[in-house]
Amino acid sequence: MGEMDWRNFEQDSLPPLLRCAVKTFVAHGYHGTSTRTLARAAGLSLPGLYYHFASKHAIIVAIMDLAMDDLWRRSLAAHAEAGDDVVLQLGLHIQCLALFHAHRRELAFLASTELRSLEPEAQARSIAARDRQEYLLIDILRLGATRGAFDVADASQLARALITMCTGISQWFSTAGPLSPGSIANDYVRYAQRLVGLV
Amino acid sequence: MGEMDWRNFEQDSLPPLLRCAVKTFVAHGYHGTSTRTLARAAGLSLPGLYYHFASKHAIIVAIMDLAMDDLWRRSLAAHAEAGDDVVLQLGLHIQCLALFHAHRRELAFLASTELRSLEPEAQARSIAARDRQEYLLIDILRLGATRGAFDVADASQLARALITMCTGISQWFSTAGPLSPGSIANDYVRYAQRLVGLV
Amino acid sequence: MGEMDWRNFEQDSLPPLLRCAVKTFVAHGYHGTSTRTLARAAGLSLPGLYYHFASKHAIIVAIMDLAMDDLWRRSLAAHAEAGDDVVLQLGLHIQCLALFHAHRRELAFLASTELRSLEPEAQARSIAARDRQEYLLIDILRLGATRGAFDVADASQLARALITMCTGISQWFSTAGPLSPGSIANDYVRYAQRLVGLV
Amino acid sequence: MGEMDWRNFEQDSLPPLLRCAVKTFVAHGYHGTSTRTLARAAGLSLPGLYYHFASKHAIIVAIMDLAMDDLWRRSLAAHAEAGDDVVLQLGLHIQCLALFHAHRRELAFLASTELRSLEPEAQARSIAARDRQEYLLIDILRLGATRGAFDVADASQLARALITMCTGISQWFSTAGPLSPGSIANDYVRYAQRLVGLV
DNA sequence: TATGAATGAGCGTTCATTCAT
DNA sequence: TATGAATGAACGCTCATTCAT
Repeated sequence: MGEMDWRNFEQDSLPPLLRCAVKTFVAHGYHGTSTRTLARAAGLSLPGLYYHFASKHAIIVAIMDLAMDDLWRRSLAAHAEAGDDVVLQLGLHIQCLALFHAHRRELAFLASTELRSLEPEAQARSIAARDRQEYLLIDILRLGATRGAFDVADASQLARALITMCTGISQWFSTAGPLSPGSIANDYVRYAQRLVGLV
Repeated sequence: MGEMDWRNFEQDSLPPLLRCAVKTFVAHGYHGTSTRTLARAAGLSLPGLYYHFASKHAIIVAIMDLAMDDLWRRSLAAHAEAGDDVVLQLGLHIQCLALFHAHRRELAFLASTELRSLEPEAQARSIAARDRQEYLLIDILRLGATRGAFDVADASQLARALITMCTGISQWFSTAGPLSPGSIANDYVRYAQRLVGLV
Repeated sequence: MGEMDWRNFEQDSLPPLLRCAVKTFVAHGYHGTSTRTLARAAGLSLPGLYYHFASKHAIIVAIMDLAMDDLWRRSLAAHAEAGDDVVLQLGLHIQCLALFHAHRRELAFLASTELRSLEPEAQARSIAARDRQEYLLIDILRLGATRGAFDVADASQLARALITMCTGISQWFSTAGPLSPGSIANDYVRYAQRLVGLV
Repeated sequence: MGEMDWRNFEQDSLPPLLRCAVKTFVAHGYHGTSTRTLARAAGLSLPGLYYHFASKHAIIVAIMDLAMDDLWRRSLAAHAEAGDDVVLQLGLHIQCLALFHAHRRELAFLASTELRSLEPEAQARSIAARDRQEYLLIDILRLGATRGAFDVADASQLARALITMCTGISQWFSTAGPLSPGSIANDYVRYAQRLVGLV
């Protein structure tokens, strides 16, 4: 895990059934998608779907878990690469968030959108994962403030602003558009640096 | 309209049925909410609901239209108050967005969340309203850049970042929390100023 | 309740929907009957069925409760009529059981057949009602033995034999057959008297 | 066949798959048991089940046929042992029925419970077997009445009472209880003798 | 023999909506 | 205005069964 290439999004690790489900859930939402629609999208019969997953809910849970886990592992790898330099920590963290939301647009969109559709246990797990992500950024902001590198009054408020900003990418990014994930990530890193008073 | 007090959120103009509907849609989503649930939440019988609205869809449409219209009128009023000062234009615009997303938390949340649940015609209308909002901010950013007041490379990208940042408020703001809408708005104005290179 | 006419089976107190359900459940069993079949038998659409009952299970529960309650109230009335004469107590009790299983053939059949199809709570209630019935007879047998009127070694074993004997009526009785409920009941009373050593 | 030891229930002739099926059918009924449940109970995969039996229905049919055949052969052997003594004929017949319903509790329970779950052809066969059993007892009762040994008015009614009485054993008998099959059978023989006016 | 993977049909239930009153 | 009663269509899911391997 330590040697993970967190900037590499070439192979999509999702099994094909889940990839179809992601597309369909993004288009119509969890409650707006029927199991028949999911099955058709995956080229399966309805019972075929249930052979692979115990329930509709199990499908969205698998998606959420994979999404949160993927982002978390990339974030840790980025953090490790940054070493002790807090400015670099912030830069790589935002770069990681932005790349993830651009490259894994649909997955990231679901992860932030369908939290409320989960049943209690899975919801608690996903919320914990989301909070874990948030605290990673808050810690960076606080460290930078402590060291005098950042001008940050309320770290948790700013963290939320930064995170929603990046989340937004998954709402409008299109591979057909003029911007590449890399250039977007660079821009967002600069945004973040301005927000903490650098630059 | 020109003399509207865009900072005043005292009276909630929503009729009680719609207010109940907003709460329920926020909790479970449009497709996750049944008409029975809506009727029960509003203290009505099912046919009673249909006396007031032609369909479930008509309810979410009314909500979306009211939300977009309220924000739009406040935005115009803020813009008028700012006059020709582009820094003030940006400040009041962001203040207006932030106040709206804090004071009209649930309404704003629905407006950004349930776009995909609308039928084509209503969806087109809401998307147009969303874009209109976005262009208002883009124009401000471009004007500031033209005048040399702002350091903005890609105005539309930054506008989206600013807007999603503010949208985020509606996801985590709570009246029970330590922050008032006013102080949040002030903070977000400062964020915006930093993002355009002021401060 | 004390003045109930326990020999009178003229009016069937079941609402029409339940009467249809009884017939269908008798023919195919609870698990062998679909809600669509029930609805069709009752001349309703499927949601129409669910307007009156919360679930398929609620229907069988209503039937079981009505059956057990009806038999119990008749049994108490018969017991009251018998006064302190233990021979009469036995006679009227068996007469009551036999009349019930002949006149309420299908209802009685379900009550003894579908116990295992009930969910735990309802099952416990029905089992308690069945046991209550059984203990009423056991007490009569024990009283008769104590007073030297009956020659009974194992009262609870004999009670079960008597009860299953009567239960059997609901399996073969037909109003088209040559025997009337009244004559059957008389015969079964004589069976019971022989079994306790009278006659 | 004539030298069969009809009192011996030591070895259960059922193949293991059928024995598991009997247990499951008794617990949940034929329609309440899925083929998946059957396969799991037998430690087989679903296609493994279908290797041994052509269908779910074929399983219950095999069970019913074995049950009816076993009881029939024992009844004939008991009858042969009794010779021409009609009192002994009745005694051994009832002993045979009681022993069977206690020793083959579950099998006997299914035979009387799941008749309605069979498809027409198999159902007709099982009903014929049941009637054949019944006529054997009716004939004994009539013979006893003709010879003046029994005081029986309606032989077929009494036969049904006796048979359901014995059938009841399979509903409440437990090997963990205080009574042995043998003592139960003795008691039921005495019941029968009383019912025909002996003793 | 044995099983992973699949399916058409049907399950119990709920959906948004309507209508007679 | 208001509602008890109803419905066609669809929901999530499971049924008994099959087939390629």
